Amino acid sequence: MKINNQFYDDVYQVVQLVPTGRVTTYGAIAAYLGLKSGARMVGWAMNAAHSIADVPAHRVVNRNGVLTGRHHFEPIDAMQKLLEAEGVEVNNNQVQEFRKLLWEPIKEIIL
DNA sequence: GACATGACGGCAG
DNA sequence: CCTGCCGCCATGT
Repeated sequence: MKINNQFYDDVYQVVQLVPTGRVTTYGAIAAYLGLKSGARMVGWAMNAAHSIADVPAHRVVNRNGVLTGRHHFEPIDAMQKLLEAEGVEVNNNQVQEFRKLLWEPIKEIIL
């Protein structure tokens, strides 16, 4: 039985490729993997990643630049704190200059 | 095997 | 501009 763990592996890979001080979105990763509307799966993968690898999930936010996944961190403030520690300005769970800090693998990584 | 849920995204109202 | 609903794929019950 072959399970497409490749999907998860790719997600982790992409997230780990995100440069420090930059952020990416679930949709961007999903699009990069071919799942245009599979952003949910990316989030699911992140949930698994939380216990699997050293995936910097704190660099992954939703398309609005909001730290929607902070509730899965421990403590909840960890996500924002980690981002700020990397130079990402966060205010009220919203990444400042998100558009400028956004790192889209589909655009940055050229096959 | 079916139903419900989920760290999202897009579109309609 | 803000709110709400549907769609996508996978996992858990």
